[in-house]
Amino acid sequence: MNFQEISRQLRKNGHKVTPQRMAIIQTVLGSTELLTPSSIFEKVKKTDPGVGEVTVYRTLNILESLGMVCVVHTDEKTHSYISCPTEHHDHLICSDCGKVVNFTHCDLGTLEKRLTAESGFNINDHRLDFYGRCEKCDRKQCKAKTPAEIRTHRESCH
Amino acid sequence: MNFQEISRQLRKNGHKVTPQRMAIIQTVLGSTELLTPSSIFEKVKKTDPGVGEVTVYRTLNILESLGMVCVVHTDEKTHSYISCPTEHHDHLICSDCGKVVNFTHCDLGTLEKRLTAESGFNINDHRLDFYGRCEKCDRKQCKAKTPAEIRTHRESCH
DNA sequence: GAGCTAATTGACAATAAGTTTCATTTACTA
DNA sequence: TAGTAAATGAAACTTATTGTCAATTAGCTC
Ligand SMILES: [Zn+2]
Ligand SMILES: [Zn+2]
Ligand SMILES: [Zn+2]
Ligand SMILES: [Zn+2]
Repeated sequence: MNFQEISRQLRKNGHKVTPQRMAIIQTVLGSTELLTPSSIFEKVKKTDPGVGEVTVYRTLNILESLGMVCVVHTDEKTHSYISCPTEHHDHLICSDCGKVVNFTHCDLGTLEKRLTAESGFNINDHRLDFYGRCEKCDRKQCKAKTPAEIRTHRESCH
Repeated sequence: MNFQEISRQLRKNGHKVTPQRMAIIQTVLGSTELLTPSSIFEKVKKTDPGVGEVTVYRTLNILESLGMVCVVHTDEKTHSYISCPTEHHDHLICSDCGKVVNFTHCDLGTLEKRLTAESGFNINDHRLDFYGRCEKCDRKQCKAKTPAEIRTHRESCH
């Protein structure tokens, strides 16, 4: 998604196009990694020092309401966000570097039917996250364990 | 799981068996609903007023480390917990009343192989949550929308 | 292009979940 | 029935996120 399209999406939904907002959005949508509000703030600060952290939170809420990012739950105490397609999709998440691959054909129809029959639930949605190592990290056999080690590894990875 | 087995599990893992701990554990393991630390605290307080909220947090951490509960991520800002089997399982969650059904045969082998081939990921785990209405709530066609309405509905439901 | 207006911004304060600290109590062991 | 390490509750603390508000600004109207 380019500058033009994003601007159009924002205006269509009653949001103004501000430089702070665009800086944050370009950073988030241009990344394939899991991002936290504070990591987004740090990234954006490098090129646009005038952007406040609160604006990051506010912009993430807009992106979420437009279905352009989704929240991924990790073991961390903060929310993580990832750029994603607006249609139904699920995730493959690299537990080493935080890379996320969105995939769109989960084919859970058979399972869903079975569970409906067994449980009586009227199912209308699901969330499926796979965890593992991306190709790059799997080759490296990274041994990072502590948060600090993981941070260093991620920086060396991207 | 009864009192005896729980006590044995605790001692086996180096934890003491205290009345506060047992009160909390019986409440959590005896429920099929999603519970938050604070809802557990409220429930336990009725029968055992001497139990502190911090002990609820500490006990939940123990139960999690023993694989007897798992964390379910909801839209709420607090963690929710549900009693669960120690082997691999996934969840069916009722978005009306918070009831959770654990199921143990997800059969994601084929999908996992396909994704491994397509993405190069070395997958080692996953999390699958289905959302919908349980049989009871589906019949009731509950219209609760606000947090307060949902709370009232849940109380009437159990 | 100038002016209008409501949305947006950043600084700061406020909130709330969860954790840490610590003096006191208690469960297990021998 | 000691002895000892673990557990407890109260209170202080930390940290992510939200609310408030005066100043600024985007986008519309002329
Ligand atoms: Zn990776
Ligand atoms: Zn899916
Ligand atoms: Zn229900
Ligand atoms: Zn599964």
